[in-house]
Amino acid sequence: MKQDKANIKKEIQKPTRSLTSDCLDKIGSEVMIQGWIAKIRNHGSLVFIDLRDWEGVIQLVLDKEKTDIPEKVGLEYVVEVLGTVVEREEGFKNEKMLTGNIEVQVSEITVLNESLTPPFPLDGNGFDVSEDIRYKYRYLDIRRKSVRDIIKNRHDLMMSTREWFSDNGFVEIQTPLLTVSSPEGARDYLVPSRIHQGNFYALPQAPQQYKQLLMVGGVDKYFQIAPCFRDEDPRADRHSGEFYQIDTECSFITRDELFHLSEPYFKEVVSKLTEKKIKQYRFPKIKYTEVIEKYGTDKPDLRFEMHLFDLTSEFKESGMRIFEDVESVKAVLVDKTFSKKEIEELTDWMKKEGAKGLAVFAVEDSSLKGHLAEHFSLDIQQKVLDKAKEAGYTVGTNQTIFAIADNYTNSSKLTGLIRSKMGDLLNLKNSEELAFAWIVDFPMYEWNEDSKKWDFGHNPFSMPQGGLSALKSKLPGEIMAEQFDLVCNGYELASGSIRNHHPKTFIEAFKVVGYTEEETREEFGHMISAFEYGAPPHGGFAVGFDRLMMVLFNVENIREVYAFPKQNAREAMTGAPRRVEKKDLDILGLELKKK
RNA sequence: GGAGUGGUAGCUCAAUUGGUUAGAGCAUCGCACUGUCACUGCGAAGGUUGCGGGUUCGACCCCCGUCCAUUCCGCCA
Repeated sequence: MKQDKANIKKEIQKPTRSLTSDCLDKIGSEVMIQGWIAKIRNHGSLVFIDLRDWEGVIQLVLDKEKTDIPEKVGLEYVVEVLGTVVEREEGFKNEKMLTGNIEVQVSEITVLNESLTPPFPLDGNGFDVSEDIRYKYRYLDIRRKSVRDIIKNRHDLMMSTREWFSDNGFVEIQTPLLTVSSPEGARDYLVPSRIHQGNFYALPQAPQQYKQLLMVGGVDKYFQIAPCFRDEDPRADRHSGEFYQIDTECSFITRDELFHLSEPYFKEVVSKLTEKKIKQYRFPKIKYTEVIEKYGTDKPDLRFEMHLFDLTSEFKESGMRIFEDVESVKAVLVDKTFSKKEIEELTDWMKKEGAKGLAVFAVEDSSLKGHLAEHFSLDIQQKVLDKAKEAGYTVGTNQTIFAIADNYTNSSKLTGLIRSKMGDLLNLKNSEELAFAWIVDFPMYEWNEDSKKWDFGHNPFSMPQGGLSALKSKLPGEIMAEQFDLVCNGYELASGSIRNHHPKTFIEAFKVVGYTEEETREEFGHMISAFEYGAPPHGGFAVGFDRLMMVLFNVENIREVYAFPKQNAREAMTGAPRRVEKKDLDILGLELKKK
């Protein structure tokens, strides 16, 4: 009885829980802290423990003569500690720790839960442990600081995004996740309907159609941090299966008004969440044709110049047989010399990417050198150097010109790849800088050589520039779309357009890619019907939320920005997707094909 | 669907031209240690070399098949 009273008294007097970071303000105070054992340094009768919680790490000091140390205690054990926060003596401080000037003199330590030995170390950024293992035990991996920081950053970006859009008159509206399959685009994830057997929902690839219908419904400005699902193979910047968009749409708006309205959002999150500098604000607008011409890609890294320049006529005039009939030669000039071996490696790499070869000139004392240069007359050599100067290069010495001869598409694309690699090699990609740009005037249609027909270049819901009359009077290849991308540091961050909101223009736009009016009405009846009841002009864009995370926080692989990433269409921890029982299929009226 | 790279101890890696009993660091376990913070010292344990087959006197190594991961191409309105 007496004992119970003593315990109750003790329980009452026990301080409430402090986080490790709170201890900074509690020097001299009694504290109770709870967390995981991150490290044990045992010196016999003196034991140091690094205790970890959500906020960080703090050093505990256990003196065997003053404190009972539990017999069984190991890494990742969960403990509760009573003790006094003290300032460390001079010489015992650790500048590498946030709490390195203080420590907790422990009077009592209690094990709240034991732990198996962790399968991999939880310090560092984890990049030295294979992803398979990390993701299988993701709940442990999340305990490491680098992962915790990304999770906190993601929360901050979500909060800042909602705050900015809300403050600027946007309303967040949730759209259905169980919806209809869309006819073009990526493969859908299908969900069988139990009640309507034989029918399937599709998970949305984007809330595109719903957000446009919201505009018809009179919503002025919509946004949503929207989950999207596409059944496509992953890439380093494309998450497997599911990802998030900051989806937006505004009515009664023009393209340039959209740019003007949204640029401050990016400025806000960059300055609020990072130390990075925006290279050019307001963001430059570059035409699609120009960006291909200058950078060889529609998502250029604009942190450095190194423009592509054209050497088609110079190569043709060189007299070399192999360049006689070449359609296009594109080149870059690099401030670096390369060994024979390096050139061979670059050539192999280019061939792997589909090049027929790699042309190389050395530039020394403002003139061309090397095997290839010998085939070019001095006059043509001078023209080559002049072209480089026109493209903004300073021609000097210890430089190299790489050129690719092919059709225009390939020479641009391949030289663009060289440009990007050289940007890495010469350290031209400043990680503290963000070079945003709008890419505008995309072609509305692209010729598909395989199916011998025109396809939509980007978004089929975009308004063709010039509207109905352009569709009727121009060749498909000449029509530009009211379509744009936002690029940053070599990533496509957002994509959007002013929409095709006139029923007749809508039907006409689909005719070009082979839909009859009846077929278009069948697929998009709800869209066309809606447009027939006074659809306002409208447009918007969607920001790849996860890619924005990568760009803001220097994350190289998109899987790292999710709490629970998927590898190649599989989640290592739960094992999803998994088989289901026959009875579950029976309920849905489904049967698996025999293999 | 295609191409490249990788899979060896719990983790990260090594193992020469195909040749002894497949090694090391970290982690783990035991002992010692009162100022460490990548603690230190001594000792121990730890292996179906992804899986299946083949060649060989002999295979981590060579060949065939297969699985997994990853990067890229295709694909991504």
